[in-house]
Amino acid sequence: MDDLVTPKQVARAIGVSESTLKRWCDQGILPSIRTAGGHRRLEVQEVIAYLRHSGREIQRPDMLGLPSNTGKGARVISRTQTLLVHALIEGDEVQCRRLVFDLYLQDRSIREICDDVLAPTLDQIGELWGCGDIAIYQERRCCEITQRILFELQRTLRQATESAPVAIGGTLVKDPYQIATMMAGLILKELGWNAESLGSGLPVETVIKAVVDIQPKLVWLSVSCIDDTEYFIYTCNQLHNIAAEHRTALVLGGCALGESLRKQLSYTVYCDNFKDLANFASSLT
Amino acid sequence: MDDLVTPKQVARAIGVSESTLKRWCDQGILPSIRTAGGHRRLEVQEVIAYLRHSGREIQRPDMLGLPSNTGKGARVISRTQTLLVHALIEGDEVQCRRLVFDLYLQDRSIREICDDVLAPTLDQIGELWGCGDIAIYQERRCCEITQRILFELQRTLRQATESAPVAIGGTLVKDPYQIATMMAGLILKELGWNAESLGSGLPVETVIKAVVDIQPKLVWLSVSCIDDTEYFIYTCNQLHNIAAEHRTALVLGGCALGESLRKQLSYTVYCDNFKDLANFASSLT
DNA sequence: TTATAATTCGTTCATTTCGACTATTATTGC
DNA sequence: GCAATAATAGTCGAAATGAACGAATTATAA
Repeated sequence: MDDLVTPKQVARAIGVSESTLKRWCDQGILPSIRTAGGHRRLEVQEVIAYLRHSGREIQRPDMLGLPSNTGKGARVISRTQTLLVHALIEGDEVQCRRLVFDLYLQDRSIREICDDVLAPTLDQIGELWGCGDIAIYQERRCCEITQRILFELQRTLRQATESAPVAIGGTLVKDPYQIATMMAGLILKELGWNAESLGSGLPVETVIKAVVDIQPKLVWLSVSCIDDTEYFIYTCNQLHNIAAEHRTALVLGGCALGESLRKQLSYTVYCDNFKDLANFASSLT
Repeated sequence: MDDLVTPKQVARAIGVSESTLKRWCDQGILPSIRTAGGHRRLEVQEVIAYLRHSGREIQRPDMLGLPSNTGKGARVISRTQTLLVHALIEGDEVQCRRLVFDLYLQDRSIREICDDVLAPTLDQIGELWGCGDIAIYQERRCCEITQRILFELQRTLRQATESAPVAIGGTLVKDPYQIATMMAGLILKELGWNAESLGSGLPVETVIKAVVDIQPKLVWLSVSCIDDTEYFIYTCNQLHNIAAEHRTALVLGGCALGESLRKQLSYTVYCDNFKDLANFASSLT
């Protein structure tokens, strides 16, 4: 649940002396709790948060359960993408995690990582797949690994407060790509939302029902492909009407929503990328 | 009311060693009572009181991940299952995690948790969905939550050694249920295998290619539904031949594989449940 | 009920952490 | 450059923690 680590582990991980770490704890720079005997214990999430905003390089990531070799050498976005494509195709999950966490620990937001690294990387892999340069199982494995990395990133976020605004979302029928909707949920969580993806392959009707039941402040749809365009337009507009009744914002995203199609749709906002989503979500709070 | 828990459970729940916990009991920090034979037992209330006092989780005490279902018999399993169905449908992820981790704190193996709790629970939810008693989004949300819990469980496992036997698997086209294949991978990982699910919706051809490329010791297929039976039989048998050439065991599982169909298939072993899988995998090492 | 496996007991011992203190290094202002 | 200040690193005995052990107890199943 909440993994606690000892001062020694943290000191090694950050690369400072235990004395310094103790002082930081006492000054509140790094929040810590005490055991019954008075020993300090730190939450991994807090340590990661400190590492991110302090700009320090992590020395011993293994001490915090992070992929080893993380933090060694500054990575640039473009270089990471090249390496990541290769590592994903090879199925080298450890290397993939390392590359992503390098960026994350350098204070890149999850939003940035998704927009600037993961999305283009997966696009590239999708193209390779389309050209037949890689096997199907490799493409699927890439998605699996990416999912696991996204899940790891989610674990580093603090749990949403009770008062956090609620958001739900997912993909529609015949749309198996879970990654985009997972990213959307993750990015909203990063912004402090109580966001939850309902999964993929949802009929629009059940999304409507979910909006009525849960009454979220925001509902997102990631649309990569559409089964029946006419029907989609009809139900999507219906969803927007009902969402409006409940003061729920309808956010659409995805490559299947071309300009001509969007003209026939009503929605609160369309997002080309996750930056748009983040900006819009922030405007609601 | 007097839910008594063992020192081991409490130690795992609050993250200290058993030695320390015993000392705290003896010092009166954590009040404990003794059995006739002198073994310590703690009241759940007291542990919650301690946790709140130590400032670790100021959240609701009933959500602290402490064993609420004590005992080891089949009763606990069925009660957990009942509660879990409800919590999953309600989308109460915290409660779901707590229920599953209660079992984990009682030293149940992941295999047992999957076989005896999660699988029947999801079956039950599937039935409710089939009857229209719950909305589609609720059913999908159940799967999402279960997936995240499985991820959490996976984190508790140590990484496989270099010399560990390799296993791959997945589901076939038109078979979107990822959970079973995820469980299979997880259970093999628990046994020390270097197992990796390639994901869902794999054409058999690419599984064959993966077997040739990766040369695993075991490949599993979770088959919930079959698109084209004739074609499936042909390619599945082809897969078995190629697997045999590479000394790879072909493990089949899933509800779509009825007896009559199995007679036309060649494979190494068919598994009705994860216990079968675990037993067979153990026999290979 | 009895046999067997699993857990817990109490204890010892090595390691870690505590708090308070001093020494060293880095930063700032003049 | 130099002094003043702040931050970091190291030292010490006392206390807390975690791992290991055989013996005793409990749980589980025949």
